[in-house]
Amino acid sequence: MDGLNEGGGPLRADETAGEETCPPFDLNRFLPYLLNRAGSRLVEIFSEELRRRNLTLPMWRVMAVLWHKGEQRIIDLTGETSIEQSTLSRLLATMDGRGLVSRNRNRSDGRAVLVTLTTGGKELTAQLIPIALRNERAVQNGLTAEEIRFLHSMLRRIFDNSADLKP
Amino acid sequence: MDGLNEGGGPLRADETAGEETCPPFDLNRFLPYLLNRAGSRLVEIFSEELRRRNLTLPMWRVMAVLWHKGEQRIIDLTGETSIEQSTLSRLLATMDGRGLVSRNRNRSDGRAVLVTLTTGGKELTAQLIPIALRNERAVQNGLTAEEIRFLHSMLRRIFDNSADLKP
DNA sequence: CCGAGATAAATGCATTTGCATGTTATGCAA
DNA sequence: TTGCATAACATGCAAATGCATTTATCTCGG
Repeated sequence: MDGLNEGGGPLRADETAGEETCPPFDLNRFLPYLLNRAGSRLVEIFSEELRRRNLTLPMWRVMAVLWHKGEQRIIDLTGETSIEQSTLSRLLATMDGRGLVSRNRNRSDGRAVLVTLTTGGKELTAQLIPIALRNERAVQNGLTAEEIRFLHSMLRRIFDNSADLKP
Repeated sequence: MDGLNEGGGPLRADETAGEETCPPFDLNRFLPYLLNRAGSRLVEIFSEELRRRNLTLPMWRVMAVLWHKGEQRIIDLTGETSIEQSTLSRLLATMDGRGLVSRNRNRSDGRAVLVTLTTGGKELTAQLIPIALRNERAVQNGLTAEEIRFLHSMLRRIFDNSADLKP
């Protein structure tokens, strides 16, 4: 601030970056950046609990989806967890090996594998959910219930919008 | 729905999950899930443009931060990009090799490495920013400017809240 | 019923990632 | 100044990841 332009007069749009004809770019108003930052923090917090139980975040994501939606095909889990298909295939193999999930060929479609939580997997998940919800509440501290509902709906709208842009 | 409880009478809270004394868990109202879904979609959309330029998302994150905030130490970049330190160290080495950034020892602190965009890196960034902003607008389609500001401020508040929970 | 094309998983392989540790440089107290 | 704790990076190594491809199965028109 050189003492210029303090009266609030119009500024050239791309002054901050100072680079040819690139539009101004403010990270603090850039949705992907804000999403990534917030998401990574949440992950970081919860990871401690996961590590303590010898679990990884991708494992937890799978468990949460299976808990909430029940038996799923691998391909459906890719959509719900945002984990790539081959990665998920191998992840589920190790989770199976650890007794967290079971995998069974679909009787009516021999291509598909149906994944479900084992009893042990359910127990672990039931143990983690309260912690996850507690973290969620802590992180939402200061937000009203209405604000939170609004936030959720905005995130869903963004997700839906971006679905159209995918292919 | 067996035709029971249709009158809207009170339901036991944890009926959905059907598991002992675990609180109800609805993914569609679970912030980490919604954040991850939205974030992953944005990544997915933009990744196409990155691949076309032989870049990765972590590279873009670094470039965006350097563009916006100028010369940074590696340790500062870890905070801004949510990329782990050793990963970042190696990523910057390859970005240096490709002429995207330059790395120089800090004169006043011989431990630190100062990273900055090269001319080539700036050009690529300047090329990508308009695309990133266009995607952002597309994904925010249907949201008012006020709603977007509100969303941003909520994400920042969540980020700040979670800072306190980190250690 | 057959065969081409599509779908769901699994696998090969090179790259990336993250934890633990090593290396060099600072800061600071005694 | 020396010595020691700390900070910033780099690196070794095992594990995770993603792309491309393969394998098995299903669909459907002919």
